[in-house]
Order: sequence, then C-alpha cells, then structure tokens
Amino acid sequence: MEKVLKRIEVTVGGKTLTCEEGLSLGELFATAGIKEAVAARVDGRLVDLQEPLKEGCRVEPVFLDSPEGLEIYRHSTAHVMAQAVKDLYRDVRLGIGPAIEEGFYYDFDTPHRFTPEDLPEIEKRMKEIIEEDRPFKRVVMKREEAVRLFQGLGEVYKVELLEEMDEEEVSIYRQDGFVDLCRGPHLPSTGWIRAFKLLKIAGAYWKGDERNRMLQRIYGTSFPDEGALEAYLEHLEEARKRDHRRLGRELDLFSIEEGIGPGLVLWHPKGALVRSIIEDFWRREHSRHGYQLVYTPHVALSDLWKRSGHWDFYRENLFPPMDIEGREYIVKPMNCPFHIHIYKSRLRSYRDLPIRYAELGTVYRYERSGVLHGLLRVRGFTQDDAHIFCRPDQIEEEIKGVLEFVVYILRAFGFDEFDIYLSTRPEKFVGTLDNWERATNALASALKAMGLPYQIDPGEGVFYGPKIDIKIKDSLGRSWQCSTIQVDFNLPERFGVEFVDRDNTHKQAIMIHRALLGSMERFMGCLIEHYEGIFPLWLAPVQVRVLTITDRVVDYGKEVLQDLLKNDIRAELDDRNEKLGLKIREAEIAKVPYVVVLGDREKEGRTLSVRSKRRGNLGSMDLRALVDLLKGEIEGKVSGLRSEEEVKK
RNA sequence: GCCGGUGUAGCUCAGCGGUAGAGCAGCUGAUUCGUAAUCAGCAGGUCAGGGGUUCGAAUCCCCUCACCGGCUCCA
Repeated sequence: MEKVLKRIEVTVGGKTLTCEEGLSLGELFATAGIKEAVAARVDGRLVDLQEPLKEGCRVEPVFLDSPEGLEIYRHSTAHVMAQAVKDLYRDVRLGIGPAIEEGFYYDFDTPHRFTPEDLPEIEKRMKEIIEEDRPFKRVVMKREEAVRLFQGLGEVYKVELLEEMDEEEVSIYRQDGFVDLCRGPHLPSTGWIRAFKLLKIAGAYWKGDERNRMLQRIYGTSFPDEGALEAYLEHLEEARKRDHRRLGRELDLFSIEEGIGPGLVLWHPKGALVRSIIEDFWRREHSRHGYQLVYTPHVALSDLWKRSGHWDFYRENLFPPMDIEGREYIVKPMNCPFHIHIYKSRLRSYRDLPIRYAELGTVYRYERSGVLHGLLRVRGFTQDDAHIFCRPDQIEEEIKGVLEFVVYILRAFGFDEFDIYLSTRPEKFVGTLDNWERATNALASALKAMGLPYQIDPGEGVFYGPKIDIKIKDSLGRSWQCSTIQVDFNLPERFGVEFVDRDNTHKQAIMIHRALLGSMERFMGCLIEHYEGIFPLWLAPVQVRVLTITDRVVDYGKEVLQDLLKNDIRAELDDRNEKLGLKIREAEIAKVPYVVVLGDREKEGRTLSVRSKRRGNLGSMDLRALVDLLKGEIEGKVSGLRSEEEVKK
C-alpha cells in the first residue's frame, strides 16, 4: 500500500509554506532557497537542521554571521577538538567544552600533560576529522540511560553533570565514535568547519571551584573563513603590542621591580607626570562637583578594622598587623573608616547632608601571587575614592549625580561606550530586606532617569549593599571594570553614622562608596592600552620635542624651548649632534605628539617646522600659531582616537 | 593559592653537557647632516637564587623566588 505523506503548514521567515511532514529543516531551507544556515530557530528554540518539521511551527534560519550561529559553529569545533584529543591520548575524561566570547575551550582530565607542542598535533587530527566530514548526530534518551552510557565510557564528569540535572530526557551528540552530553544544536557535520586554531593551554578547576580537581583546558577559536581567523590573530597581535607592561617600560612610565616586591609599582617621572595631570583634573572636578577633599593615614589601629568588619570579612586580603608600643596596627585596605571618623568628628544635621568626602587614598591589599598583573592587579594602589553621606530620601538624587559625573569624567578620557551592571542582593547579606529593596530601586531609577541602559546581575551585590558597576570599552573594543558605585548598610550601622533629623531624633545616615576611575594604577594601565601609549596632548608627559638640525641653531632651539615652557607647554630640546632622521625616529618611538624641527631656514625666518605624530609634517608656522594649535587641542582634551575631523574642528 | 610555561648583558633573543654570543640601548671618537636608524671602536653577564648529578653544568635533576598564560578572586 502506498504511503500518503501528510502536508503540513509552517511559517518560514514570516511566510507560510506547505510541505511534507517529516521534511527536515535543512531540506526545507534548501527548497526555500535559504543557503548557509547552520541551524534553525523553531518557535524560539535553537535546533539542528536535521530535525524534522512539525505542524504549524514558526521557523527562522540561523546564519553564521549571527552571534548564535557563530556560537554553534564554535561549539561544534570544540567537539571536534575533544574528539581529536580522545583519539590521540589515552585515559582522557571530558569536562565541559562551551563556546565563549572569542572562541571555545574544552576541559580534559588526563594523565598526559599537554604542552604547546601538542597543539599542532591536535590541530592535525582535527583537520582529518573535518576532512572526513562526519555528521553530528543527535540522540535523545532517558537520563538514566545516558548515565549508564557515560558510566560505561568512564566519563565521570559527564555522569556527575547528568546526576545534577532535573530533566527526564537528555540529548547526546555523536560524531564518529565520539560521544558527548550536549544540549546542542550543532552543525550538520564536521566538514562545515573551515578555519580554526588552538591557542593556549591552561589549568581550570572543575566547575570553577578551587576545592575541586584541576583539569587541563585547551582554548581555541574558529571563524567562518581563513580571512576572519587571520584578522582575529592580527587583533591579538595588536593587543599584545599595546600591552601596558610593554609600553610602560618602552615609554619609561613605571616599573615593578624584583627588589621592591610583587605588585608594588614604581612610578617613573613620565608616568608620575601623567598621573599627576589626571589627579589635578580629578581634584578640580571633584571640588566643582560638591566634594570636599580629605587626606587620611596609611595605617590605623587594628581595632578600627575589627569594628569595620574588615578584620573578619576581609582578613585574607589584609597585610598582617604590626606591633607598635604594644598596640596593633594595620596597613589600610580601604579608606572608608577614616572618612566615617571625619564625618563623626561632630554632630551632623539633616541640613548638612549630603556630605561628600573624596580622597586619592592609597591602600594595600594582599592579593594571591597568581593574580597579579602589571598595573591592572597590584598590591598597593591608589583609589579615587569618595564617600557620600546622605539621608535616605537623597539616595536617588546622589546616585544620579554620581552617574552624571562618572560619564563626564570617563568621556574626558575618550571612553564613550559603557556596559553598566546593577548587582542585586546576594545570599549572604546584612541590613533589612526593606532597605535593600529601597536602595536597589533607587539605583535602578537613577539609571533609568539618566537614560543609561543597564543589565541586572542578580545576587552579585556586595554583602553590605547593592551596587552599580560600569565597564568601559577601549579602542580595541575590550571591556575594563573601573568605576563602581556601592550603597553600604553595614558601616553606618557598625560605626553609628547618624544625623539629627528635623524632628530632633538621631537617624542612621546612608553611605555610598564610589570610585570613578577605580584606581590610578588600573586606570593608567587601561589608558595606556586604550591610547596605544600615544597620550592625547593634555596628558602627554612631553608635548613637544624641539629638534635641531645643526649646532648652528642650538641657541635658537634653546630660545624656542624657553618660549614653549613659558606658555605652559611641556617641551624638551634634543640638541645632540645627530642626523635629523634619527631624532625624528626617536621622537616617534617615544610617541611625542609634536616635534618642532629647527634648521638654518627656521632660524633665519624665526619660524618653526612642525610635525605631528598623528598627522605627519604640518609645515612651517610661527610660535604663536603653534601655541594656539596646542592650546586648542589641550583645552578640548582631543584624544585623536576619532581621527581627523575632531582634530581639525 | 592552583595547573602549565619561562627566567642568559639595560631591552629582544640565540646557545641546551666541553673556554658565555648577536642585534638594539650605553660609553668614546669621527661626522654638522632637512622629516622613522651615519660610521668606527670600547665596555657590559656569579647564565634568577640555592642544592645535587658529573672529570666537567647556562645546558640534566630537586627546592625557592619572580614573571607569563589561564583558573579562583578583584579596584
């Protein structure tokens, strides 16, 4: 008897089509003329192209140029890598192997210690697997069945994952003899993978918990074509060239010396100059924005830290106490208790609030040795700290003020893109639910009122209160966490931070911690990479270098130098008897934004030949014209990151 | 702290059981030069530190320290 195929209706990309029941999504796309789809979205759910169609579903193709498509592609590459590793080495047990932002990784537990030399071998095997074009086959089974399957394979980590799942049914994927527990979807077959590269080997705790066994992780990435992969590798190279540790040494900005100690920064004159310019700007803006500047000591009695709770909650980050005349002192890990004491040094009226204390406070924290990283993670650093004491009814207004301020400050450094996160109450917390809710709402409504888009990070708040974190995107599109705004219910309680209200009763004040730049160290590290070491003129440690061509013009060079200095331009003179080409080259390498070239012609006509680092030879002009040009650029805090128009404006 | 890797001249690196090398930087001298490297000479190292194996160790082994890539944590 002839089988009659039922016709069903489906919606594809908004259009309704009729087709045979049992047709796969891949076949459907083929008949509909949709090419290059790697998977499909059916009623909002991502599925394989092999899946058969169901009556009345809504289907959208997923392409490689979408984030989901690329993720599927990379996830499939991870599976191929895992197969290659299992093919090449014995006793390999699989951890997890997801796609990540710029590629993928897979964790393995094996007696074999992976070395960088293994990567080409694994890549070679991967290429073979891709060449063989094995289909990724999805199989749905009962969870117990999957447990038995993976137990039989000795895949203890997969079994552990399965045992933690609630689902009755799970899916596994097979290609060749390789089996993996996986939600999917995947590419139709291994042959779809075109360009990939394995990048690095690292240790990683099982489930990210340091109490667990450490697995070996291999990172890799894959792209739709070789060109995109090449571009990505160039991007990595570009980032390497901008590494602030490298530029810090090359530009003589700072160093971290073995004889001083890990995570302790020496600021060399040029780095210190840039830092002091930022600090001057910071102080001036804080005064203008209603903050009062304070200074506080670097050490204090340990009793202070016991009262603040740091002794209990923050012990692993404290430098050990020191005994002075029988009393215990601690090097400060934070500035807040000092600011609280200044607040408490007299009675405060509700009329006095808000009170805002700001300090570039240098703190010391013991950071585990493995986490230190250039200027970005150190043991001694200066926070651009401030604490706002206010009444509960002032929270939202204060938060708005801080948000406005932070955006203003960050923009001055050429950061225009932000990712903002609102972190809510964690499991362990102090304070009342009511307070948490009020403060969280105040943070959210301040963000809304400012029109700043944000994401919620549920449960990621600090134990003492909710917070807003602002991540900046640098010129390479990388994210850096610097700014943070935190409401604190803990310290006002512990220290009895109060004000006398209108009704003559004492009420607890609200305390807000905030840092705009985060720390001078981290912010400078970030700035160096953001600017590629080419500081905008207002920050450049040397703004102009005057170059003489012959000894005959040294006296004119000295005169020009003095004129520039008199006009508050940071200038230096290179009057060595060297060829101009060499002097220009050295100025370029030192990333000096402007050079002034002086020869017999300039001396004769009392002019300057000006060359810009970013724009090349600007030709001849007189001193006044140069100073005006420089002043304009300095005043406008022109960053040069947005190219010509900004400079010409 | 954990996993892996790396420590050789100020910097970047070669040498990987048999007397420590190069380029750049530095110093000295010559050169007076027009928009990214003038030439020559000189000097510079307990091969991270300590211990071991060996007739002999920068090289092989062990320990410590620092750094690098990750994990965990974080301004």
